[in-house]
Amino acid sequence: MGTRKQIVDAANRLFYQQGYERTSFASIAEAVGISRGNFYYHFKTKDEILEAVLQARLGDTRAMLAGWTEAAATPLERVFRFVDIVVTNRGDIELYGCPVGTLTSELAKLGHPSRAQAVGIFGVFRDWLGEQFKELGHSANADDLALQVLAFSQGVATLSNAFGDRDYVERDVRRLKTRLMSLDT
Amino acid sequence: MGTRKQIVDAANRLFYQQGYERTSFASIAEAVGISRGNFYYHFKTKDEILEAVLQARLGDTRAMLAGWTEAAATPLERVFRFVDIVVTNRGDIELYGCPVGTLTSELAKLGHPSRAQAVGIFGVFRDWLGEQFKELGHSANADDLALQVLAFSQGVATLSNAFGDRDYVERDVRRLKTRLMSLDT
DNA sequence: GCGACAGTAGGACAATTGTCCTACAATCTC
DNA sequence: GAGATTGTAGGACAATTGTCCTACTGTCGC
Repeated sequence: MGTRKQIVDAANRLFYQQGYERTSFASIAEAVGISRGNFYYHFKTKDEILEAVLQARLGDTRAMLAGWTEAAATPLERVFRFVDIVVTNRGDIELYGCPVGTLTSELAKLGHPSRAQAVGIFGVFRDWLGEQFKELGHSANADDLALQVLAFSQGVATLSNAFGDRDYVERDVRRLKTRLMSLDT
Repeated sequence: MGTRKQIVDAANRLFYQQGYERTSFASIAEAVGISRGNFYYHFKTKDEILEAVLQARLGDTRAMLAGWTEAAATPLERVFRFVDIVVTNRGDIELYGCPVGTLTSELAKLGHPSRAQAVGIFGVFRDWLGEQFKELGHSANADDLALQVLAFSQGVATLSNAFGDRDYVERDVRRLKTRLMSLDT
């Protein structure tokens, strides 16, 4: 595997687990197993790595959603896949929170120029969810419903990270699904 | 005002606006207008400041909730006060997110020993909300309802920070209030 | 074989980090 | 007023930060 991709992958993981500010050039280089000097050959600044990571995440997100669009037959099932993230990834979420939400708020605090790109990942989810609700026949408030589902997953992820209460998470997921099913009539 | 309190206040604000990791001794000292050396007289380590800040936040939170308990006549009104936070503090939330949620997740990523104390602030809100739902006659699922309301505010705060969409925030607040009112019958 | 070039290693660089020490100023006690 | 205590200033300290440079190794086309 190309060194550049290895760097992006390691940075992606470390940014998620430790935060952007905390993660240093040295720790990324160590994780990949290359020298700090070589690092500079691939990325001039830390911001450049962040941009590459955000680009990768954007691509991964799009690919994941495209996969769901294909794999799940109905729009409701697709939304359910999204809602289930907090259960599927509960292990990581309990430890590090939601990758999108935590990075977005960290970049907001840092006043980082790439903040908009991080918000863009939220935007991809938002648009995709909106599409599903449109297909469900809720064109008028599709975006509003998308935001509600997005907010749900962010709220549950934050509490999951804080309390680690798996019963609550599953309870709330089931509750939202029930609400969404009553929408599909 | 005592220097120590000034330090805690400045650190509290800076931890919120810039994050814990980003905020340095130097920037706190500069904000207060004292020398870095004097700083050491009041707090030996950065962790000590964090602990003092968390203690202060815990006290502030308890005082605020006690005030609401007195000021608002019904438990439903009290819960509404909480829900309204995302509207009342929208300016700060759009810029820096929720003070509790963002600090908790940052400390989680850092693996910081004070993480539990930060989660404790969430716990104070959780318990207080649970009390209100008990008074509302929902003893059986009071804590579950408390978690739902907590998750709501975290979700809306995260999206408010990401998108800055005030219409959505107000819409969702009104929506939750309607749901809560139907609970009070 | 040779020159060009992508990739890597190691380390220099100034700046900043958290931590800690010593010396001075102010205030209080007796 | 003398002495002790509390508070403050300024700077030293090693470690780490992001950034950048130079020298070496391998591989390629010719």
